[in-house]
Amino acid sequence: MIDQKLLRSAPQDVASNLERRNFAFDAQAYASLEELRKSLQVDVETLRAERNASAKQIGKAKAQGEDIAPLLASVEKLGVKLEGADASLQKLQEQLRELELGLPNLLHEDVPAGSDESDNEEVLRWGEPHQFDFKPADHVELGARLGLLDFDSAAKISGSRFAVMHGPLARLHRALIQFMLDTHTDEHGYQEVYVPYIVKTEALIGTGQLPKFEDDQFKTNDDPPFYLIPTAEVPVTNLARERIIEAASMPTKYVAHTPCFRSEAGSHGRDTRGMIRQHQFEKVELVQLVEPSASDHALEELTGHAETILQRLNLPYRKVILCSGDVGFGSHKTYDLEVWLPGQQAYREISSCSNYGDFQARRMQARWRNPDTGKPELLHTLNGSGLAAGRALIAVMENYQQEDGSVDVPQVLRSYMGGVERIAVA
RNA sequence: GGAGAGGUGGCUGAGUGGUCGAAAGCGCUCCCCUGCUAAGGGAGUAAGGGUUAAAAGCCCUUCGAGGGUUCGAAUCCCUCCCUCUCCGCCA
Repeated sequence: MIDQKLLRSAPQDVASNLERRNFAFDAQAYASLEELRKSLQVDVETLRAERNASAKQIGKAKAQGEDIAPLLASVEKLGVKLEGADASLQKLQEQLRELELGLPNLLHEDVPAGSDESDNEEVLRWGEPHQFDFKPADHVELGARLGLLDFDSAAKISGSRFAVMHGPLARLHRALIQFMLDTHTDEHGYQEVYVPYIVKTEALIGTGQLPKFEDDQFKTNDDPPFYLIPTAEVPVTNLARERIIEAASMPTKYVAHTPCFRSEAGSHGRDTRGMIRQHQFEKVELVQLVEPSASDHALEELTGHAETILQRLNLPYRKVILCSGDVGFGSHKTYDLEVWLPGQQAYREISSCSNYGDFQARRMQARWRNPDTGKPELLHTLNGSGLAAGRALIAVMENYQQEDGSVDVPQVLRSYMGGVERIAVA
């Protein structure tokens, strides 16, 4: 959510910032709603103050044994008037809140202008795409040749966009996750957390997936409904919900491994082949809760932590800064890490690292106590994949493939693989 | 799933219809005292919102959530959620 004070005091500034996203914020309409809200609220509060005062008076009179009948008569109509005014105020406030929940975050000044992903700007490239002296296969073919990646069974059990992994491939997948968790906890100072995979509406509103992206979520039939998490960002960031974190425990850095569930509505026909885009995948997620002045730097640091994983795996990647037309709804600034996939001869997203500023914090009332003011203030939230495990597995398979279809195990994963150095075709 | 007890400020915990946003304690902040340390004394200390250029002040809201009764609800009634204890069941 955007600061209401800013929306009121500088609606034009907000509008022009959001225009960079191609989002049209009707400042005029907002201002007139706001004005209505203000006068209604003053009315309601005046009525309430009146009521409170007379209630107090009645109490006093009664205590002194006086006749309260005339006093009662004088407040008779107050209740009805208040009820009516309050009802319209509440309706209006709901309307305003809905509008505010639908506004995307303001963009950081660093975010380059652009309309879609083709306008994202490359920040750096790391590593050289390996030159194969044969035509590199993609992970689907490699998985088939190994006999360890099975989409047919998955389709029978669950439908499209699911996969079954067998034996050493399943273990390699797990090894990647273990390696990432260990690196982030042992070397990067993150605290590992285990969190629920099913959450309620409020949690998703807090991180910004709701109300706008309902269609992307898997939802249960319960009343009220539950949702399967689309990313660990949701339960982990919500750890700060309605809390005031002491300055001494800032920054708070969490890492969690969870499955992620996405219904991928609207993406029909995109990446239908293979394991790139699934309804269910594993991810190691980094989340930081920081004081506002530290969030710019924290984004660089967090992105670096994700990059470390790619570097240790010796996977060529590039880092791009998302342009104004491609940044996510709630993000203030985002870097994507794209890993080189020889099977596609392309860089593909494997991590997305974002600074949300106070956008999520405001939605979930996540605060810290500023030692300078002694007051609770909104903190800043960041998150990033470190990394998406399914895609990391694809990247390892394709980059470490041999001509005979076997796949070498990256050096850093061998200890997690019981010393296995190569997954060979049976 | 059954029975019972609870949900109050950063924390512990009192409060059963009015002067209660709420005793007391802990914690925290500031001051005093003590040549260090330990201890002691005093004052302050919830959040959100409105009004304001801003502040002060004033006002509104909030005692798990939502409804209801009442001139007036932390307190009475209803529904729901959550926590704890015991039993059952289960991984």
